[in-house]
Amino acid sequence: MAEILVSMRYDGPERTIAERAYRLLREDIISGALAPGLKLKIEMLRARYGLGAAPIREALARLSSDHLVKLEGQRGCEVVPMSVRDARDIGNMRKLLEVEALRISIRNGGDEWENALAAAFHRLERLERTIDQGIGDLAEWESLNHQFHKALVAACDSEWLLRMRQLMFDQHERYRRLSRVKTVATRDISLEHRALFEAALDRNAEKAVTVMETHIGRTTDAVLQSFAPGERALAR
Amino acid sequence: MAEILVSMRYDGPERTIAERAYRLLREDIISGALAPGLKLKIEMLRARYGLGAAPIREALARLSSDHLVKLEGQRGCEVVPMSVRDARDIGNMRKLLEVEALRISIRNGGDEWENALAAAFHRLERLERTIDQGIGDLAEWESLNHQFHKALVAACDSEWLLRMRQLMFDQHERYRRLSRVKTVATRDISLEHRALFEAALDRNAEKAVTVMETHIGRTTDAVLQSFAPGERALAR
DNA sequence: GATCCTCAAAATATCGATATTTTTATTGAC
DNA sequence: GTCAATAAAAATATCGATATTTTGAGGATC
Repeated sequence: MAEILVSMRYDGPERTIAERAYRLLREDIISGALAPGLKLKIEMLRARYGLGAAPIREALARLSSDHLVKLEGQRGCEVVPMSVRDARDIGNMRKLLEVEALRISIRNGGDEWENALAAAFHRLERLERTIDQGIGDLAEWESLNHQFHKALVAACDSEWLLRMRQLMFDQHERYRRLSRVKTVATRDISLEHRALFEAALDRNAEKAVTVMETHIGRTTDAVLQSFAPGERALAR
Repeated sequence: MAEILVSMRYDGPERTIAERAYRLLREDIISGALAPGLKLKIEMLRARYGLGAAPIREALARLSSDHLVKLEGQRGCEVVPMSVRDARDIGNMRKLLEVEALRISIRNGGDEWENALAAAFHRLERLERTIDQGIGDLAEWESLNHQFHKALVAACDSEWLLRMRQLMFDQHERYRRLSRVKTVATRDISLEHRALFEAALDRNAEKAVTVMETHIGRTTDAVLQSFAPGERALAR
């Protein structure tokens, strides 16, 4: 069986069914397709994805270490619930890590980094213009936004910092998606992206950090705002 | 089968064999009993722990998200290798997170926190005196040291920060164990613990942070020295 | 009416066997 | 002697079935 797998964020070939299960579950949790607090019964997942029980169990085990599912011995597992408190916590942690990685990246980045960053920024800005006109693809924006932020910190030489930054980025994305931040004007965000880009190329770390903190804070605020009224429903 | 499980860091009852496998493997990797780079063959682990293959696979999956084992599709898995670069990275990250958690904890801590901290410090100091006399138990020291550091940051209200701090603490411990830091005089470390304790109770965050940075840096240096004699930790 | 049993139904966790893939060893050609 | 092709061995990944545990409904007791 040689099935071609397509993924928005293709990350190397999947050699096992367990890896595929991991990716599928991960995407469905982050995108919100599997709601926070939802009980994840093996039989239900087997039917949903058409996979065996063993690979699914393995995927759930990995996701529990990623803190996307809660695994309770003999009592099955559920999608980790969301809360205002958690959203705030994640926002703060993302700030801390993203800013640190950005500082290092700006200090270390060479020509190659600048070029990749410019390319990522260009792609993102082009799409943001079409979104302003109401014809852009939101999933595509998520992807390019992700790539731009990754390009910003790509020259950071701390693997652990990048790993944790990524973890917080993904967790933050889950909240962003849930609260449908698309209603917030993209124009502001687009301007922030440009400011980030220019500060980075100018090697103006302090300026970049300030913008980044505003940028993340704004996103978190939007999440919290659309979250607070209906908190009860989300907490299960 | 009602077997009593004893663990140095007992963390609630284990309801499944998979959880036990996870704990056992985790301890053996951190303690160095399973050497870095070692190929982890299922059959070998089955024999070692007397457990079935399924729970072991599940444990390995979780450990791969903890970055203690590397899982490569269809090619088995191995204990994550160690390197000078990684040791330095972990030391820096531990500094960043521990210091941040400490600041918050000192700001938020109440009476209850002070009491628990004093108790943890007292237990640790008492043991350190016996170790100075050459009659102390090193495993016991690991445990009390762990508890003291945990008590310091216990009043931090960011779950994510505490989670990541713990991750780095464990990773750091793995390096500390490998390099047998016991040869380093415990007297200095003991003095640092006292300084940390007093600064925390004085609510002198800046002082506490300075001591903590020295404390972690010293440990990292010791690790690096016994790892690659000659090479030195460079300020990042 | 509330609390405590008991028993059946559902779900989870684990085992043993099998299919698939990778690794190792062997052979034959150049 | 080296390389390539191939066959055998080992290891991994997955499935299907079974054992164990939890959950929930219905009745008996206070």
